[in-house]
Amino acid sequence: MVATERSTHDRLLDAFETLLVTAGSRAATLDAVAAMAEVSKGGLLYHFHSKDELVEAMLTRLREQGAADAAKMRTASNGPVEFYLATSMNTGSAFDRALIAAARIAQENDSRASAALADLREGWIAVLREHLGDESLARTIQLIGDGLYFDDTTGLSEKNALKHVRDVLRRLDVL
Amino acid sequence: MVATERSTHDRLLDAFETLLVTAGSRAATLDAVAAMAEVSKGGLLYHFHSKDELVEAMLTRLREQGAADAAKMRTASNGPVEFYLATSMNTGSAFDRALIAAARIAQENDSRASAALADLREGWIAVLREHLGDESLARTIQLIGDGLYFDDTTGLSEKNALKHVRDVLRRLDVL
DNA sequence: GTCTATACTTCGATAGAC
DNA sequence: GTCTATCGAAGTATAGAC
Repeated sequence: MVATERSTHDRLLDAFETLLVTAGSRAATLDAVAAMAEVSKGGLLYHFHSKDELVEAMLTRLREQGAADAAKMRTASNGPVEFYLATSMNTGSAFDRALIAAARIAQENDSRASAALADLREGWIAVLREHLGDESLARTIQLIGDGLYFDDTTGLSEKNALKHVRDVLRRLDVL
Repeated sequence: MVATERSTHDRLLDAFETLLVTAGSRAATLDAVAAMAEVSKGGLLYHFHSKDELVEAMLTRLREQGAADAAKMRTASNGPVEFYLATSMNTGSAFDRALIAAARIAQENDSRASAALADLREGWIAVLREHLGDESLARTIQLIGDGLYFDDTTGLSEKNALKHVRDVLRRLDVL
């Protein structure tokens, strides 16, 4: 069985996300997206009639990936907290990329992107709250995850960040 | 004594930062900056010969503000940790605005902006480390601050975030 | 379903008047 | 020190051939 070729539709969304993540929204132009996906601009605009539709489709795909992620977190073998922290550092997964891309769009004052991110976070905090039975702890851990994520995507991440966090969480009997 | 008029130079930097923070880097065009500062584009380009110079000047101003902030943090009456956390939520200060603006630029892959932010963070972590005498705790608190900051600037902030953090830090005998 | 050609707009930057 | 006028490049989007 031959590996299924990634559709042009998906390759375009991949390219859009990659450009947003690695170079920022100013660099994520239709020209650049089309070039990275190795399609002409006209080809791109057949699949997505406007840049706005590209954003919309990206957020739809993110929501699908997000539902799967929350389910994985809930049943992770080493517990939801460890799973959450480990995946707060950019692991290079498609989901991470989609997440970071959405954050870039959200910062351009896009309410759809903000809403999508808020919904994802709602899923995570629900699992943390349920697992920990402690609202303050759940929210603080979510903030730590946000911090890890932010540092990682602004070129500020420390190599040992996770080690220090685990150290502190052990003192709180979380790990 | 009459209040000193803000110079055109400063008004332009203020406008640039405000646009970056409230609408993102794609919206922070020379046209938009000039309009917000109520100067013509030609007027803007007299003060800053290119967009790059505008960025450079903004980062210079940020570094000055940053040095003053670290000093304030070190001698804050309610302690450096409380000072740091409270100012991690966007308080609307000029320093906050400059900081967020620099982060937007850093995300566009600008190494000067990343370096400026890294230096600022170095100042904060030094004070936290010195005050707490605990590397893991210092770094974790910095991550929480980053999380507060990120949420606040992505339209995701929770009203009670600080309350929950204080609750957890009390359990760690930090507050 | 993808391409080329093209229209229109906005962006960053220069030149020169005042 | 600030303005208007203008340029070339790049941005989004449309039309129509293949």
